[in-house]
Amino acid sequence: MINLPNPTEAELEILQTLWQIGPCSVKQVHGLLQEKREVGYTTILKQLQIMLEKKLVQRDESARIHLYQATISEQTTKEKLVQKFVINTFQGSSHQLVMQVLGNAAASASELEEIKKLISQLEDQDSTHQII
Amino acid sequence: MINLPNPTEAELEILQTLWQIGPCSVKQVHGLLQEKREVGYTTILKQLQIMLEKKLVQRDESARIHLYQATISEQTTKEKLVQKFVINTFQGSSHQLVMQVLGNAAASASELEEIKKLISQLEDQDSTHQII
DNA sequence: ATTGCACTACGAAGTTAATCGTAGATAAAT
DNA sequence: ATTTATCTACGATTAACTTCGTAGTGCAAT
Repeated sequence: MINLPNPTEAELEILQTLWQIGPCSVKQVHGLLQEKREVGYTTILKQLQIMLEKKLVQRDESARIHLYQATISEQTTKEKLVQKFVINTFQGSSHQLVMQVLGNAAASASELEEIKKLISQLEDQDSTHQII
Repeated sequence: MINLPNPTEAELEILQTLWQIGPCSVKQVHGLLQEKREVGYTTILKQLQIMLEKKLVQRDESARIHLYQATISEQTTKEKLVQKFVINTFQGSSHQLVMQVLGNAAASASELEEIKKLISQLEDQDSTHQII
């Protein structure tokens, strides 16, 4: 419930794998990340220990091989990161961000469909509930 | 043409004001930022000097009061920052980012209209030009 | 000419992040 | 029982960022 710090870049990379595969050992995390880039085993270990201090993860120490898992949810973590990014880069205008991304990254027809559907849903909501 | 480093957070804050008001003195930048948060004059000066080394800005030294201006465009800078953010946070899926932002930040009806219009334009483009 | 003000240059300190090496401990294998 | 392999703990290093103080320089005002 208390507010944990946002994860750093390296921490986020680790969290992504924890979210993906659930509770796992240092070795497993290292194995997956190693596929993407060269990184030392103890680097990951140390990061996980730091993340433990920050309470970004918790671990099961009952066995010799400790098992780590994320304590923060993927959804809310990304929401916070997006929020911060929008403030820094677009002075808080998430609308600007969306326009930028859509105009820039070529999206597939099905993706555009999906977005349109979401917009329709949003428009159908009671307008008194709209904030901005 | 060569590739300059992405601006840091503090640097981006300064760039935003340079983009906004064009070539200006340290004093002007400091004045505007001061309205948002407490920050020392020499802090801004030093940052601008560092940004000059990095070639993120250039300056006119003809007068005693140096005038700074951004060397990188607002548009392409933000594009790069978004790209990096999408890779870090959404593993490259800008579509996911858009869905997140739309689902989260309440957008006004007119904003949703604008986005829908953009999507229509995108859909009307020759489909052979679509990348993803 | 002297004093004072405004601006620039530069160094330095404090933080945080990221990385890895070494040492110690435990279990497994011989 | 030794040796070997596997994990964890921890310190140390390096680099980047951010911030600001002090000193110096030159213009302006008296």
